[in-house]
Amino acid sequence: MLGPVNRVERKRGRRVEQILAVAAELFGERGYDAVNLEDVAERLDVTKGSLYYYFAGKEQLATAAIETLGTDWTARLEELAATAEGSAAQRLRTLIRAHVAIAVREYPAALRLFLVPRTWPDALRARITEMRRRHDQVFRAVLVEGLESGEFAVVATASTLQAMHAAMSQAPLWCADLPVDEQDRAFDELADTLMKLVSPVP
Amino acid sequence: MLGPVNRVERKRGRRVEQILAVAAELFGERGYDAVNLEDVAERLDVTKGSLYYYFAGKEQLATAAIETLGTDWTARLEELAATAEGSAAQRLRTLIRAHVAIAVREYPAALRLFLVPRTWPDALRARITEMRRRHDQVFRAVLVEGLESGEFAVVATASTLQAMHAAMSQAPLWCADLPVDEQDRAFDELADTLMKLVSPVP
Amino acid sequence: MLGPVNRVERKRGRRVEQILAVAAELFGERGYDAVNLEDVAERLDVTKGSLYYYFAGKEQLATAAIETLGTDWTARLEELAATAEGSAAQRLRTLIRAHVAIAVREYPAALRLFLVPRTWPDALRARITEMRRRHDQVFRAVLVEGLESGEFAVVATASTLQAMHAAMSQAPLWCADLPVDEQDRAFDELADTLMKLVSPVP
Amino acid sequence: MLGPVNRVERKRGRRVEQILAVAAELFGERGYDAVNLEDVAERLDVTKGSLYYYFAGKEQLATAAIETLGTDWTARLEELAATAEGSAAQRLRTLIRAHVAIAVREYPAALRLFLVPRTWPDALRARITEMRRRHDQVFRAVLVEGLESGEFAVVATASTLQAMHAAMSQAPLWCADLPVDEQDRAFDELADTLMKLVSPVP
DNA sequence: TATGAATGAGGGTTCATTCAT
DNA sequence: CATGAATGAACCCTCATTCAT
Repeated sequence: MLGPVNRVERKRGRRVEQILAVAAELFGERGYDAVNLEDVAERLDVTKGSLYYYFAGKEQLATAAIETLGTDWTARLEELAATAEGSAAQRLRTLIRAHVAIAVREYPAALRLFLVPRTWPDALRARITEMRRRHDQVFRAVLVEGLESGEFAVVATASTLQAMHAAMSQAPLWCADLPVDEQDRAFDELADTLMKLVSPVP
Repeated sequence: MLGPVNRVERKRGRRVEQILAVAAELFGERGYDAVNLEDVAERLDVTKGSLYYYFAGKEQLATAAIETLGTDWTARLEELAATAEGSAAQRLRTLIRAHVAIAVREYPAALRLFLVPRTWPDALRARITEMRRRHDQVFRAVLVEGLESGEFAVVATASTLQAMHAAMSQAPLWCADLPVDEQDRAFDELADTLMKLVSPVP
Repeated sequence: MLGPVNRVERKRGRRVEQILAVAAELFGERGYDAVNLEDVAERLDVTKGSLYYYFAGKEQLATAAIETLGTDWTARLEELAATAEGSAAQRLRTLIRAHVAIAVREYPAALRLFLVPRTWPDALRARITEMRRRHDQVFRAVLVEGLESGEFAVVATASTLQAMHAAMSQAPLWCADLPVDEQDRAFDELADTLMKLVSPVP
Repeated sequence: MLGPVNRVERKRGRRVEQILAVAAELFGERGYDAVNLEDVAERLDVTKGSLYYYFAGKEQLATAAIETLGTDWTARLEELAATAEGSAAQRLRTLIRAHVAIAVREYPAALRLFLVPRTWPDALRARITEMRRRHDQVFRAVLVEGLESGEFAVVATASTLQAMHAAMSQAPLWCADLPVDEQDRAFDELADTLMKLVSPVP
């Protein structure tokens, strides 16, 4: 997988990235139906028609945008999981905080994504599900580790992960309008709260 | 507040209910934008225009549908909270199970409602928020009671309720396609898992 | 032309008159297109469908309404022309005043009628034109009489009548919102002004 | 206020003008309600939707069309008033003839405009009233001048101007279908007739 | 590459009309 | 006689998509 070979392709690549960034933001914010290409184009100071030079249609644009968003997000979580140190509990907490922070600050968008609503076109649903699965995987690994070492205790792995994810995904709803420092406190609080889900009971 | 007084009004009332049932289902399933009146009408074996005999427009139809759904749901939770017996823990667990069961079995719709997305028209957002607030109130009351009696321990009331609600709301995503008996098991599991959020730590 | 023969027919006749009165008012006020049968029905405390018991459709209702209005108006002008006394000038002035007063106070409606717009359905246009023709006839008779007696002098009969009619028809635009006594003064003024059109020049 | 700066803008400007011309004609002819965008589009050999590329909606299209029509018309009358020579009577007559000619030949449309009916949307009514006011102003100026110089005598300025305007506005009704040379004669006749309104009486 | 222009399908809404009761 | 209910055509408007330049 070689990168762009010449100046022209590099330029095109940069343009595509700009478009995807804008698209990711809008699709995340409003959901697939509520976004119109006119808006996407306007934010890029381009005309609607120009988008078709880079993407075959609205669906493809949305797919690519979410792919980008998802890949970045996943990569950061995986990186974090790989590099974080300390006990399983410490690492799980780190992951939760990071995930929430990304969700609230960078992709408030994501709210709609993790709901996998029937509103998204089929092609997109698959990608969204896949992204969700990979995120889940990161958390699951740490959870299992903590369970095996006896550090954690859960009722059931599945429902625990689901509850965690649900709470993290919806965080933008509660925190979006808070000032930054209060957001930080809210993240901590939520992380501590969710850690109870895995705490060994007396 | 008197009910319908004669046969004609009762009949109209029934029709309105039929329409609202269909509308609630569709709006809940797909969200406001993705629903078109054609579909609503078709499910009722009627033409689009006929809906305007009962409702002033799409927004009013959606508002009424959600209002109905919300009122019923809220009433049942409040009734349950008022009549349930046992310790705070037992009652909280009962509420959780009931809420999830309603969400999954009767209003899978509701998924989108509790997200309060910017996609809903303003008038609707207000109603949805209000409904959400009332649900929250039911759970909060039991939670506070358990805390005061020392039965529960939480990191923070707010984040605990948020996490609970998030998990319950998203339950339809995981359980919708399960056979009934497995659903029941899933509900139990989720309830047990969420109870950990309030469990006193050693 | 016999009247209604029994109680039933008389009752029907009265109902028809009520409907026509309301319809004439509305059609006159708003024009054919802007009137909807719902409004007509509502003012009569009836449902839309009921109108169809008395009239075959919107067009027929409008036609009858205008017919009624026109017949009444014409009759009064003709009556006035027949009974008024004095010189041709005095009688012309009386007609003008009466016509304007009726237009402003009873059929502000008529504004749109005398414009014979292409907006009215064909069948209606014919009636409107006919009504206009009969009104014109009343004025023309007096005008010709005054001309023959040497009392009047005009550039041309046709344009004089046209200008008169135009001014009289539009009077509701200027006078509609005036208090009654000022309206009377305005009528006098307009009549005097229009009389100049036939005044013998020095 | 600079004009279009480049070829593209000029082209767009021309297209807009074409559309406005067609729109002005139709709106004038039929009134706001009776015009549908389908018709406007069809006359331009375009589809309905295309109009929205140039105008935000029906109302805006109508507004622009009337604005254009009114501005042009007003400008010509004002120009004529400024440049015409001779006595007040000669100039008034010139204005009358010109106004009628424009009304009949170029904007038979205008019939409905000068009626300012309640049918027009509010935004449009304001523009129409304003246009009417400016036209009136042109005539009033010459009238007042003639009155001050003793050349004219009127019963009242207001009703005289109203009658004049009414007659001129309705001229298209009588003349529209005449051959050109007869139209010219009709204009002369009407002008002469209306001049009697200001003639000094013996 | 990018744009301006145009398209056509679809959605919300209105309303005259019909009809069983 | 009158009503409630339903219909279907027509209208305004939006928007993804196409395409010549």
